[in-house]
Amino acid sequence: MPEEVNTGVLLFVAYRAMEKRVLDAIAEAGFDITPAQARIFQRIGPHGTRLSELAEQAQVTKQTAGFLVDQLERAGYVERAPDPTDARARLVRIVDRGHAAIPVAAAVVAQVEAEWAAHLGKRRMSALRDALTHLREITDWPPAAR
Amino acid sequence: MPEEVNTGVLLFVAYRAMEKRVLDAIAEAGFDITPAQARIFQRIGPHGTRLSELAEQAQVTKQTAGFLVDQLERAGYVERAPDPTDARARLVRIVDRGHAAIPVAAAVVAQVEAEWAAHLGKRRMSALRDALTHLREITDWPPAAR
DNA sequence: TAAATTTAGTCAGATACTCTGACCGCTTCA
DNA sequence: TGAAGCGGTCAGAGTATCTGACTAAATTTA
Repeated sequence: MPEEVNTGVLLFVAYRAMEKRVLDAIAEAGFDITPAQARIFQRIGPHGTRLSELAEQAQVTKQTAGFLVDQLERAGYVERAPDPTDARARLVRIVDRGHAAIPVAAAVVAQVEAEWAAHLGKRRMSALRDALTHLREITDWPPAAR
Repeated sequence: MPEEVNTGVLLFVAYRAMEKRVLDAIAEAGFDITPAQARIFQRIGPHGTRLSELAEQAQVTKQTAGFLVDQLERAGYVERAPDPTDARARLVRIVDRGHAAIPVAAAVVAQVEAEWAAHLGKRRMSALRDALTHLREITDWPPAAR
């Protein structure tokens, strides 16, 4: 009988495994970042990202994103800077302590991806990424949905 | 430049897309189930499942699982029954209203999976499921980790 | 170009979710 | 049979999330 497991569950298991590994490593390294904060932080681009964009990508409301950015700001990981192109907007940017956390996270992500590739084999690992990447075309949020 | 997106993010986007579709459909059909409740509910087996097992699979503590089961129970979706094989344990079982919700969820899961398969092509879709299924061997929780 | 609409973000308040620690009763095993 | 382990609950605290209402800036429209 063919495995009857819902694809959602499969995605959940893999996602949580990755998240747990990264969060554990970050905590290990002495950064006090919660899961929800991390989901926001991780989406801040190199030149700063607007709050609403962070909210959209992390799939939470602007209010929630704002709440989490407040905490990241108080803890010294990010700052809010005016957006030169739009006076209503502000850019959330990573600062010193935030920059320090990035290599830790990047290293463990690379490590986990390597373990997965080792387990699945390169072919299947790249098939996984390929499928997920193409899936974004239909699953990534319609920018207007919120 | 090859896409530089973290596999975790890819998994997250797909997972949330599926979850949102299912939750929306369930709400549409008049069931007041929250996301957290759904993550527990979905893992209850046909003959009932123990609380600790639900907690483990949903990756929350027993207390959290108990809290959510309380709500599902009060709302008439599940019941707690004694486990005949172990007097300490109790089986969480789906009852009437819970049974009514299942076809709704199953239908939308099938629908979404069909859409994904249509977008990716059968080959890539099955490669996706194949990779994720194999990944469980290393990502599924070590039963002792909690 | 003034008015109407949309967009970015915040404030306030209410819920919902999750955790840690402590505990009780049943089971297992030396 | 006594000690350790397991399944579950209680209590309490903190975290995350939402809806609704609002301000101000930008954009569209008449």
